[in-house]
Amino acid sequence: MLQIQRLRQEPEVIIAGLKKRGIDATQTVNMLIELDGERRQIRHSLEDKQAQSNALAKEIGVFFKSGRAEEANELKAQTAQLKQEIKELNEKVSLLEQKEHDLLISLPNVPHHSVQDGKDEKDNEEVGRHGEIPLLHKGAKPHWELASDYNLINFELGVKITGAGFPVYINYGARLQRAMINFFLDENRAAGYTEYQPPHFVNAASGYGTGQLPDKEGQMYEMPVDGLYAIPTGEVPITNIFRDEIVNSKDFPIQSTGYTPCFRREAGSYGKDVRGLNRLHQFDKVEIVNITDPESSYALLDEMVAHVASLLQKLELPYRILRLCGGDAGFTAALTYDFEVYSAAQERWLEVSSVSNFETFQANRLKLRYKDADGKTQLCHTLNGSAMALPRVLASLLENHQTPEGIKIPKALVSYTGFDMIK
RNA sequence: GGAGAGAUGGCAGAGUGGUCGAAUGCACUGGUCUUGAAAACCAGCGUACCGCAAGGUACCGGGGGUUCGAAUCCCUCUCUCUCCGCCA
Repeated sequence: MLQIQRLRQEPEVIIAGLKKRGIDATQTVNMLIELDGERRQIRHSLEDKQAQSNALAKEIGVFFKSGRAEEANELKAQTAQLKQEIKELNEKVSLLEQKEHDLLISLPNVPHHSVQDGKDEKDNEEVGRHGEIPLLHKGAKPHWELASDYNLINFELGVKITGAGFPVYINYGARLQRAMINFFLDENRAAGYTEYQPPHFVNAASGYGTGQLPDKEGQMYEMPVDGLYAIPTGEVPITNIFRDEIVNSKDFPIQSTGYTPCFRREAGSYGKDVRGLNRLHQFDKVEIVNITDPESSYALLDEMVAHVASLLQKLELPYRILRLCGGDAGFTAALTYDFEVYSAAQERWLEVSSVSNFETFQANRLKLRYKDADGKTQLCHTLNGSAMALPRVLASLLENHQTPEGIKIPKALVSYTGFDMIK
């Protein structure tokens, strides 16, 4: 959520920024500023009346104590009118606050200045590329065929147990998956991250804190009996660890990582996008979350990008880095870099990581703050990224490393898998 | 699932109708003392909004009510803990 103070101070910057997302926010911003002014004015007179009422109550108390009941009763008569006025003003203020909040929450984050204008993924900028696209042998197969040939993943079994998009990993497939989770967690830990095992269900307050609620509840599996949601990403529980906290700036950057399964309804997906491991309802992901101050958040974003890049290099996978354009960036992000690995047999790029700086957008909802050098309480900057999402890494690993003899395991993983070849 | 207890500042914990935004202790920050540290002592120390400031307003789990006045009384919701049952 954007800060209303910022809207007041630099509305034109916000309007110009949101234009990059293809949104004309002029009307909303103007309405917000107007609502805010009105609210503050009414609030002022409300507080004025409250001050009067408090003063009267105090006087009455003094009179009663000193036994001057008559004088006290005289003052009492004066309070009725005030009380009524306070009640009315209070209702007005609440109404305005509600309207203001609803409107404010509808605005997405303002893109960073480096973000380009653009409509969708076709307008994203490639800012980096690494690794050779492998020339596969004749008869090379997409991962879903490999998964079946080597009995690594059984999609039909998942359909039987649960439904489409809930695969069952078997034997080498299951072990490879487990190895990758450990590999990613260890790499993140070595880079300074503290490891967490958070809950996989969250309450509504947490969903709101990271921005999934109120708009994106359609994306999450819901358990209405208990008021809980299955997490769509580890970002939700891990970031919410710090909700309503005033953290110590000495601890910056606060680096957290955790492995969680992720659950997404993915309503409306179809076709080749959902083939095999490309898009699932349940998948595994290791997430990294960072909290820091506004001064260092973009340097930290660069570090996160470098870290994720190093993971893909160790897995010997060709990848490219995209800076998302305004129209393709997520609602809460100011700047997002996507990592895509090349999936050689499908001959397409698959998104495996998304690294974002949310600036104060999440922190404002989370009430996540720190004290600056002057002792003033300020909103933190939050950042997060996948390091990494497993299924597509697995898909590209199977496709890129397949040989006529079997599938080779990258060196960095062998100590985790305990095998160097799937035959 | 059944029965009971409770929810107060970073934490612990007082406070049952009026000068309580809230005692006290711990933690934290600054200072004195010390070669340095510890201890001791002194001072400061919640959050948000409005205001140049003085200051004002709100907040004692959430919502509502009684009252001139509510952390304190009433209603309601949520959550936590203890005991019993079940159980990895």
